Amino acid sequence: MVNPLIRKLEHFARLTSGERQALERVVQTTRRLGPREDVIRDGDRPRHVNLILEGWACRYKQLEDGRRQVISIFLPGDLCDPHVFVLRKMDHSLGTLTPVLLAEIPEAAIREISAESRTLSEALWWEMLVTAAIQREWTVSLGQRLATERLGHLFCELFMRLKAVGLTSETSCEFPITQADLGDAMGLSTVHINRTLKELRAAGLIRLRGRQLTIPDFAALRAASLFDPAYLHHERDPSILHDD
Amino acid sequence: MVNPLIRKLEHFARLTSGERQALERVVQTTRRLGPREDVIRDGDRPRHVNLILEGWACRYKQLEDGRRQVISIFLPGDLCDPHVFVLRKMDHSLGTLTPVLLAEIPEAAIREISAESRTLSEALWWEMLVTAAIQREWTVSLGQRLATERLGHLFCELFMRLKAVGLTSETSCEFPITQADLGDAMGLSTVHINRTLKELRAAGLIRLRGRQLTIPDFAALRAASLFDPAYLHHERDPSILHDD
DNA sequence: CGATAGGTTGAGTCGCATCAACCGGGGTGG
DNA sequence: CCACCCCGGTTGATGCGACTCAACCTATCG
Repeated sequence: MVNPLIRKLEHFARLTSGERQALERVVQTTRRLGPREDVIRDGDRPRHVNLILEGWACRYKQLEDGRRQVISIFLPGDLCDPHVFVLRKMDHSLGTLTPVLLAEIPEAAIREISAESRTLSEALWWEMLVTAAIQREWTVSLGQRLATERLGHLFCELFMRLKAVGLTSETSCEFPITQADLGDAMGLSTVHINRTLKELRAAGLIRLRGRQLTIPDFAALRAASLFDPAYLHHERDPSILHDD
Repeated sequence: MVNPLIRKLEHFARLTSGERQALERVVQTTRRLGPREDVIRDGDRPRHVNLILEGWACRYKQLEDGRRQVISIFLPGDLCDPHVFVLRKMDHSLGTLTPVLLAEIPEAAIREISAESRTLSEALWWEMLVTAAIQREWTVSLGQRLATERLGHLFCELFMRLKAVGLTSETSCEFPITQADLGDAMGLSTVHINRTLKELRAAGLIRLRGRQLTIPDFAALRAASLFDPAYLHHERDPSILHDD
């Protein structure tokens, strides 16, 4: 298994084999979790940087009265907060959505690879800034987009992020999360997620059965969802933006 | 005028006078803008880090069809993206909400102060991570909170952030933005902002007249809005959390 | 003093929530 | 092997929160 972080970072920078090896080396301790488990909880002191190797995870926050918001979704290759150590306590939780394999990277290892190579240091910056950009785009979705646009936009985003780590076929990808989790992420009720999916299916924009998502016409979904991939900053390899 | 960034960072770290001077020195070029002007536009190449010295600004994103989302609000002492240079193009715009005085800090100056002092380097990290935490909290607001809670939460947040840079009195602060901008930030229509404000006023939770906000009973507003200030990570000086 | 930006209010509508019932499949235990 | 359960998905009925449209009010400023 190739470390998916490497695949992702190569969309930003051309890496030397030494740099690739350095990235391989950060994967020392790994940890396997089942679905719906917490990686770290709100209030805990962060101990290491988590790198998702397999499966889907998320940040989430639970309000006192039980309402739950999924704040971001992590896919293979995603680094959870390369610099959390500066903060004493987590202000949100990290949990799995599916079974997950993750690498626990010590603070020192992150510092080392940034010190070793300027390219890697910049690549880690890029990763962080893209994460922030994604968070901003979610803000836009929750604030402005209707349910159909919101879901369509999410499908576009996740498909492209999965494509960047080689986890898509021509028009399909795994889509292993429940409608309830989708609802918590999009600020919509499960029932409404279900009806919205029905609508997107009826419009021929997606197929979604079991754990498989198909986007037969990416350009159409993109147009319907006002999706503009610029915020993903695949600047070295913009070809990934076009699915032709 | 004391650089408000210094005031803010002192809530995270104890700074030496040398470190304070280093932060003073980054303010070389300044720029004055009127209200409703763009600092930098979506698609532009970022040229420097912007530090707000006076006034309120925001990030925003405009959809093709005109819908506008204010993604975050910048107050005096806020640094806009200390490391944008890694990205080639802005994926959103920065605009003023009121007249603004800002400092344009060159990339090199940021690098220098981080290199000079480990404390400052960590303090800048802290600033970045808190910005990200605020963004996540907005995601929660937009996804889960009702209009009254959403607005109440925003008032709590802004009041505390202003307090951290000395821009509040006992129970009041300047609140110079329009209901239309509030609406764009909270994902609500202007009309509904207006009615929600009326409701908060009627409940005695806020007073808002002209450009002055008063929160007579912070604890009450905090409870009504499910506001938990942990995400602001005022870890060195938690006293700021209590308004008694 | 008129123009204009921002704020306020009412009436009608719509998107999405809630509640509730039901379906289907995979896993488990008798 | 079948009965049952439970989780996730699906559908209908009804209600509420927020939107839209539209009018009007108020303060500020040239």
